[in-house]
Amino acid sequence: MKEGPDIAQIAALIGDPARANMLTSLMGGRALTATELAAAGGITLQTASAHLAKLEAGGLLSQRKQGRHRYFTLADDGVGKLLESMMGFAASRGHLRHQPGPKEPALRKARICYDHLAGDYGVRMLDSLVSQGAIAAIDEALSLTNKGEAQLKSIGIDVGGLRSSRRPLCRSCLDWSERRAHLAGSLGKALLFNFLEAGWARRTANSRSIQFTPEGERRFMALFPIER
Amino acid sequence: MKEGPDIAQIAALIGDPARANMLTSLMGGRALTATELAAAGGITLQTASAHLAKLEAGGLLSQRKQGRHRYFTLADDGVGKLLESMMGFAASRGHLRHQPGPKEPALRKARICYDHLAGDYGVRMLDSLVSQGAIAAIDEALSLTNKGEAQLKSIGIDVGGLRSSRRPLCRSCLDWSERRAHLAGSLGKALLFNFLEAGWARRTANSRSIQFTPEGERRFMALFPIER
DNA sequence: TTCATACTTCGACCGTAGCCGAAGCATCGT
DNA sequence: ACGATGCTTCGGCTACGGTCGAAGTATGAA
Repeated sequence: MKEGPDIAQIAALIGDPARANMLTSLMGGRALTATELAAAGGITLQTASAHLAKLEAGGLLSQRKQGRHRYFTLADDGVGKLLESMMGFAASRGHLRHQPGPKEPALRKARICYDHLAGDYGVRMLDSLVSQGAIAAIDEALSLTNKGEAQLKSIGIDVGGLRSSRRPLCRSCLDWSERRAHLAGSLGKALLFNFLEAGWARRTANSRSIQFTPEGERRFMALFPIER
Repeated sequence: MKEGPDIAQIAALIGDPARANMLTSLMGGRALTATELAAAGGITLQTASAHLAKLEAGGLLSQRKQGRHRYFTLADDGVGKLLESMMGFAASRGHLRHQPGPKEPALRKARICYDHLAGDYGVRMLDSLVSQGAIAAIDEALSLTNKGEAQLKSIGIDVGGLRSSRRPLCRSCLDWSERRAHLAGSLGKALLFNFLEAGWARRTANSRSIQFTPEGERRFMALFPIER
């Protein structure tokens, strides 16, 4: 047994699916709360708490307390680099998450990304909102325009209420399947919930995929046209 | 849950201590048999067999059958790169193997590296053999000279017998504690066994460290002087 | 052929780690 | 002061993966 750095320890830390998901969701560089990370990992808050404690003890995460929230970030960019190199490696071996079953095309088309719409449809929605002038995009930062606010109110979204929450209204979120941004933030969440409540689409059990009804699909396409 | 490469899968693969030890022992680039890897991992052959199958299925290892041996190597240098970056990362967090107990200095001084002498003593031995002209070193390749062969026969080493084995006579092996090469190969093994049989030193239980007797130490130093 | 070596497969055991419900702190809003 | 929200701790359950003994297969040696 040679002496040396203990790669098994950190590898084991990353090797748990829930922890890996939490870590990758932090790769955007954005600080996330324990609750958000629990959702990202697909586990309950208690379990996430234990995982986060381990990750922090292992030097992968750092946290800062802010009010009653606990924001976690990757400890430094060395962690990001490592994760990135591991992702590259994994991709090179064809190790993709969730064995490519029949559901995969559906996932690429439309899926829930924590609490908002991702996939082909998510990307289209943001593209359309931007090209309609409803959302202004400056690099990665998104903001709702007056025109956009009026438009969204007209379809029954309580923009004022969303603004008063601590969560940012608009966020861009890069999704892996499209390599392009889609709309997150409380507005992204509200829009998805709007679709679900209106019966345009529904979640499928045990999956992140979103199934649009034919009618819902028609309406969605009409509401978010793409100029060509 | 974002889609993407499954880093958890490969991390879990590396995250088992036995597997990590086997992988790191393969980082020298040299092919090792299943039995050797089992020793490196500190586990029985059956267990190692299962681990090796998993590592191969995961694309980390490749094997080639040769007679009744099965030689394993890292699948490609991408694996080596990944392991190296993980080791660098682990070291940067201070994750060292085997919590630095009282045995650590002894390990640095003299220890067994699978079947030959490593540590301070191992490095000294090779340095001395080279400076005496007993072993010729061309880069990493080592070969026994005629002078060296005679010298070793005189202390009771059956060089002819060693030559007939399939295993290379001389190998250099880089050890972590010294960052310098020591002598491995069947000759390295034979020398260590010679020391043990002569009572110059003995293995300690449950450790890789080698304890020299005062007499053994004196003889060792005389046999392998260092010019200054 | 027969024996020895190298390795795999099978089967069973067991410990650890992940998981969640419930309860406990802590902080904020009112 | 009170309840709501965010998070941690505790306790107990469970399952998965690592482990080895024993037996089976393959290859080489005598």
